Amino acid sequence: MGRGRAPCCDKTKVKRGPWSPAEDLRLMSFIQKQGHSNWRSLPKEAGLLRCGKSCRLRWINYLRPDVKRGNFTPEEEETIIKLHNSFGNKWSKIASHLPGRTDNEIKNVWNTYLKKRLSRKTEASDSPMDYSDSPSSPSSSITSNEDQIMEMTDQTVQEPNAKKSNEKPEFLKVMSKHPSDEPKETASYDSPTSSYASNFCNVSGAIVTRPEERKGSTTSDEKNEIPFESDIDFWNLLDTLDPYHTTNSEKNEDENSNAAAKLDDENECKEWLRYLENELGLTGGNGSDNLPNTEHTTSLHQEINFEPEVVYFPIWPSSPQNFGI
DNA sequence: AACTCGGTCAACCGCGCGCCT
DNA sequence: AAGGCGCGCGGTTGACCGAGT
Repeated sequence: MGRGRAPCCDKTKVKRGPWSPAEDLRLMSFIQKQGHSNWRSLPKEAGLLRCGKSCRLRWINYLRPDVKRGNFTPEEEETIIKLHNSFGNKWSKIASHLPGRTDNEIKNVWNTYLKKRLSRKTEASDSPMDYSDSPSSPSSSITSNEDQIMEMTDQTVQEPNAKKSNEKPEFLKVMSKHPSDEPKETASYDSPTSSYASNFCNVSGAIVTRPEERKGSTTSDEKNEIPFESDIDFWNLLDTLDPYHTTNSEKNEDENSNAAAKLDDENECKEWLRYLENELGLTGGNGSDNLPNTEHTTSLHQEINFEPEVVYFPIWPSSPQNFGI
């Protein structure tokens, strides 16, 4: 009877898997400006080839400004244990009692070690609370001065994916990289695992600290200024960023700006795009069978006017390491 | 140095609830 | 009233990484 709503996203035409830097930026930018009243329509409006569900998950679990990254403190762990006693596997309910923590994160922590720790504890019930294998206790110790300082510092957020990223994020440079800029680094984008995102996605302006919590030590150079601006102009700027031009401008800044070189680069970019269009059959000829969404993406491209690299590189062609992350 | 194994965690999948038509 | 869909939630998967051999 009821006509119901329009069908959900066509799953054959949406990208799946790890999010690229460009996608993250686009999603963040869009939500900062437009909010997320409708997840289903959001991907299209934002120019993302993603399912709305995927966008929602990405935002809630990772990109949200208030999401608290990093290790759980012993206090938080205690809270989780108590709440789990009360609510069971109601992760969202537990998460609501832990500001900044997501249900997914809590679920992971519970399944990966809290559960084990508890079972061990019940086996040896006479032993005191043991945090020796807690993620919040790198190298089996939570008493490191730096760690304690970090846990006590509101403006400091610990980065759980430290093992996947070693350098200071340069989130604007992420957008600026062009495939042709790094021809030698064409390795598949095999390990995004969002480490780049976690490096810049605590957009509250806090300093993200990467404590190398499990193995390494924490050093001051691992603190990263997050280039976040709450000013909507910043997000407008992001939206208008042409990565290629950004590359050029940055490059030119670094190299004391050479107009001729810039022109060359732009031409190179255009050539690159033309090459890709030809390769992918996007230029007039028959579309590639391997690209079922070609028609969709091109029309979408025209419709919402989003940058071609997002279409051509739904998976960013360079690995996060290539961005100096 | 090469390989295996286990831990971690982001992302996907599927289901249920409640709203919409 | 009934069917369809969006959203949120919990369970599961698979890739990555470091430690151990």
